[in-house]
Amino acid sequence: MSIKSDNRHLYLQVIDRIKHDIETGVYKEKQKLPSEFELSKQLGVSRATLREALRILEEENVIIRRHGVGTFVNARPLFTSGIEQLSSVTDMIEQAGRKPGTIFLSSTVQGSTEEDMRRFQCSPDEEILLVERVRTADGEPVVYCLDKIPCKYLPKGISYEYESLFENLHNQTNRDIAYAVAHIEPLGYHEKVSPILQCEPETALLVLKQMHFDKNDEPVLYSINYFKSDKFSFHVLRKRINF
Amino acid sequence: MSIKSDNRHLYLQVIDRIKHDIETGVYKEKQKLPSEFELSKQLGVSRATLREALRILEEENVIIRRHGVGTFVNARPLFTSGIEQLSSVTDMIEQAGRKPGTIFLSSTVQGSTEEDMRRFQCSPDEEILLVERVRTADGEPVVYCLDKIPCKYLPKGISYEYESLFENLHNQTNRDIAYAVAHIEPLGYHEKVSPILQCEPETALLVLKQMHFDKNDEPVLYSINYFKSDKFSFHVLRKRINF
DNA sequence: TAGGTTAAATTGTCTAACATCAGAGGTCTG
DNA sequence: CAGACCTCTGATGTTAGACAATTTAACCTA
Repeated sequence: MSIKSDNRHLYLQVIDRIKHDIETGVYKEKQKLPSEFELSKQLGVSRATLREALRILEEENVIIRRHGVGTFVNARPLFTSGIEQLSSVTDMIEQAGRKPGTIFLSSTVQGSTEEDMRRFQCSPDEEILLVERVRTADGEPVVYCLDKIPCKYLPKGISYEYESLFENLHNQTNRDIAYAVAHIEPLGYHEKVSPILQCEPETALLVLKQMHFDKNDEPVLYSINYFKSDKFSFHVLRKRINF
Repeated sequence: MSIKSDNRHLYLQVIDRIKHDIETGVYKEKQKLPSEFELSKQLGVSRATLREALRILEEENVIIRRHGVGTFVNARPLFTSGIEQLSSVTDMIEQAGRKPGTIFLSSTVQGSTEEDMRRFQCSPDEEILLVERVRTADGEPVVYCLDKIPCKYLPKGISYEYESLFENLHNQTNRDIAYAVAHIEPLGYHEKVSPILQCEPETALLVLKQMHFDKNDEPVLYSINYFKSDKFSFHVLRKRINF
């Protein structure tokens, strides 16, 4: 394989390998995979291990398994980059092929409000940093960002002007953001934000209020993002649970 | 177990059983589950089957497994009913503890537009049924619905006035909706819809444009739903992929 | 031709064993 | 007594092989 650390569990490596083979066209859409017995021989793992990998790939809708028939590559190619995949605003702008920029508005340190205490599960004397920025794409303002983060998570002398808060946290502290719970709200007009983003009167805003957690489920960052609806498009894959 | 059809695969039943036991408090947060050997004996399945179930529960972030240590219930309580879980508008209203109703506005049969042909992958002479309804909660209008569905998927004499289109499709045809791709858009004011939903001027709308598919990835239903933003709250769990 | 039967292929499930890892506790040594 | 090291134990990870259930297609028969 590659130089990659393969000290990870075997079934994870198998998952990556099969995904890779699908992406590179070894197995094509709707095509039948080799039988489990055959495939386990090819990959040099036991059938049980292969099955654990296949189960997860099925759960992720990458493949479909049919009892007595076989395992097939699922169609559904590029539904990625949906909203269920968390990425920083910086990444979103870059993925759209545009150059991200930041207009720094303000940063203040406050005591924690009652809401903050609930959100971050902290004491009343915990200090919270509040950063206010406008994100731009090729110089054009597209997102208004309000970020709240407890000071204890930040080293002293951190530079808030730097583009990505996600990268900041990754580089300057050891807290990687693992997931977030996002609340989605529409907003017709906001007295302060709409003019900042230079919105036409008929352009609505999509507001994402997000609580970010690290891999230990500790709340790290709360953010409110106002997206110009004509500059961003959000979608999500919704799965049915019952029947 | 219950009266439920247990002709489904064993590992799926095990998943449901464990989820149920977590919800009902048999296993509590952060608590250690019995060992795989023990648990497989309790449930009356083999360890291999149990492991397939546990793998998926781990993938779904319900449990955490640590080699050489054990399996633990994850914190993360009730993040369900997020938007990534597809349910009909009827279900959403019911889950809010209110009584769903329908105001039937119109239904027309049209030829397929170019857009329809692309969406449903059908020929130009395919006829499309267009249904226009207002959904109510305890009599109050909350969602404006526009549904497009190819006539070939519908038996003759189907009753569109009946509450849930999802259930209609399930009962009167054999096409169960399995998933949908939803595009999310904010809307400040809509000339036609806002008055129908009796929106205050400052109340924005959240628009969900959704393509629904059955389990064979066949496009079945296209719908545009306008939600009154003060009556509905949407959220989604966003996971980080890289790092 | 129509319908039933059989056989082959494939996924689903089970059993038993060994490998690997992490933690607990004891032992040795400075 | 403290700290490093060892060993034992219980847990998950992995393997091998077998049988069960299901689907499909080929075959046979009336």
